[in-house]
Amino acid sequence: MVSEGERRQTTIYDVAAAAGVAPSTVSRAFSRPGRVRAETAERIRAVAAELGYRANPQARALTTTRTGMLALVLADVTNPVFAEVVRGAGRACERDGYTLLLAETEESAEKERAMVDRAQGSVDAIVLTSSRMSDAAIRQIAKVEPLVVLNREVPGVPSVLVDFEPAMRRITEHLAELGHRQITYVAGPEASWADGMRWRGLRLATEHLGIRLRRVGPVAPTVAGGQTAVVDWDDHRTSAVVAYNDMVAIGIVRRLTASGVRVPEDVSVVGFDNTPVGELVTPALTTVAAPLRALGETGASNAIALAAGARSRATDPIRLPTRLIVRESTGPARD
Amino acid sequence: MVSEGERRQTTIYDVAAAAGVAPSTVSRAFSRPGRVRAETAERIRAVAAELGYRANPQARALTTTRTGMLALVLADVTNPVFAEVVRGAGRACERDGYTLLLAETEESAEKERAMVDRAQGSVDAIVLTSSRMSDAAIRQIAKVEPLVVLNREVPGVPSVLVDFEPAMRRITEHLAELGHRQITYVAGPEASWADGMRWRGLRLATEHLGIRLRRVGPVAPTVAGGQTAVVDWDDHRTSAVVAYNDMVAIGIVRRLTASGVRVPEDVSVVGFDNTPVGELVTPALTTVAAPLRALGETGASNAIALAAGARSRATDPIRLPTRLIVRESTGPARD
DNA sequence: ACGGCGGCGGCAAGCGGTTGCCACTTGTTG
DNA sequence: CAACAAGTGGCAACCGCTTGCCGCCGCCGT
Repeated sequence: MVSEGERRQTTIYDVAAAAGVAPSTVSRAFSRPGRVRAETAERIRAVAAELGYRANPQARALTTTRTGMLALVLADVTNPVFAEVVRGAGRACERDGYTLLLAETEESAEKERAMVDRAQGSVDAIVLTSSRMSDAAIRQIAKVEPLVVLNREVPGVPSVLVDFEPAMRRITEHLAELGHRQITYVAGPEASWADGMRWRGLRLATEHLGIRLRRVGPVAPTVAGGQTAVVDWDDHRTSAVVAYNDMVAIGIVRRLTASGVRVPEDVSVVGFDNTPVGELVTPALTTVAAPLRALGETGASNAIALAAGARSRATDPIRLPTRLIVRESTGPARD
Repeated sequence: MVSEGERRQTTIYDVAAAAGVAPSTVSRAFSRPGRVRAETAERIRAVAAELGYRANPQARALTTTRTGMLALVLADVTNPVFAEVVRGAGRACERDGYTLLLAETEESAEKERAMVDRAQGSVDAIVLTSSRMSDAAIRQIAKVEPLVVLNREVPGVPSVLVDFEPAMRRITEHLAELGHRQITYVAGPEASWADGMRWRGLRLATEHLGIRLRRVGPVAPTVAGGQTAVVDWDDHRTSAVVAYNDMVAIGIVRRLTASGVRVPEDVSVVGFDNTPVGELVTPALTTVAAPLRALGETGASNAIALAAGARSRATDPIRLPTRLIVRESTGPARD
């Protein structure tokens, strides 16, 4: 029964008047259960429903300083890896009655700053994914606002990250079992924390197993990037290559295949991230699955907990386990 | 120079005191350029900057009833199609200084309702992508809040959509040119407005060109769905099949290939959406590219315009053009 | 009978901005 | 020189909700 135009939202005052109580009582009926006699509360609820009352979030936030919103900032939703993280964060938010605010930085540190800045006042907590900002900047934000970083380690700031070391070890073992004695790592963007961790993990593992490791790159984390990685392949071939991620791996495979090198007969290629494409491509990619959804989810819910007052600051990072997925792009080394 | 703990945010009152003016002047210095003498404004700005003043969005919203936020609700960010839309909407928001609020419904109409409900009070406008709600429900929301729907036509509600008809015509012509005289359409989810449009467009085009059209499905809009679509292929084979989307097309190709049917030599397959995978798969998919980014962008900016007072309600839907991308999954019909 | 207490509801003061209106200065005009 | 308009700044009343505090009432203990 809405009449035309500009209808003012109904407020607690309207409800109060209609129910014959004070506004404060209406407020309490909703936000302070038990503080009001059950029957009164019931009556108020009924009247409110009848009038279509809906609390004004801004007004509430003004006094409580809590908005019930969580900001997730990341580089690119279009990247399946991040999309998965968004999904996880969304779930956590829904569970806790929070609203998700999404900020895409498109890889720019300044944009990231700007978005965080903007969000700051509007949200109860912030989750930074693969941040491009400096440790100092991040720490600065963390002291003003509940903050958790994903896939990044900033001392003193809560973080949750994919546990790369065992992942790289598993890859190395897998390759070693197949008889490979040297591996090429094709690096991703230098600014990438993940790249650093993967390289490090790989170095540790190969050292331990006595495998020779070579590094090329950095290349763009894309198919095109992967293709550029193997231009001078003949001069430095190894029987196995580990790529920064699936896209790069696919690029490598294509390039190799195009120049007559067969995968996995001639060289084995392993990706990272378990992107959906990895399964669809020929040969299907051996890769490692990271719990991206869980990353987003625990990140968000920790942030929310922080906002709710959990003062568990100086904790160690939470590390999420990975899983090696062996498909067709890896095979026995041809001696 | 931040001291420990619970520091209260600095407000216009603090700035006013420090600058020796009234709070209202501070307010105007920021939100009403020209209303205050230039030098005064400058001084206020300086003081504000010094004190690290940041307007409280909630307080502002309380009086202005404008939050500067836009809600984008969609089923699944994990779907590249939607991810692209998000990206577009994000761009539009950034351009206009808006903040993006993202709601994932995971295909559930109830969740969609709930999220819209929640968002309602917090945003200036809403963009619904491939909504699962009834026309009536959507219209209801539209009369309370600026709303635009994407890929959906609801009379009286502003909408922007991919122009399917020419797209399907292009597909049909392409196939006809290759000598195909019958086409199978593998349908997507029944609830999908897009599916209806694609089928309709295909019917029109095939009729016009005198091509026989058959329909199978519906199937899930996934690779698995596509695989189930061709179980009884031998009984009803056509030389060409048009799939609901790229995923389904890939499923079809795999199934066909697995049972010894070659693509495109024996049958041509065309997808829809120009998902990134389409290019990576073998054979690379012929498909149609929809301007998804633009869809999100114009949707969002129209919604923002609406919020800003544009009363261009009863307009016709905006239709965005598509582009046929011919790759390797289509070829001459073998007579 | 009286003081105390717990349960319930109302009063009113904010929260941090915005804005209509008024007042004071200057500059302009007849 | 008076009247007036434009340019600036301040006052104070909100916006809608929360919350500390007070008051009223009925009940209990002694």
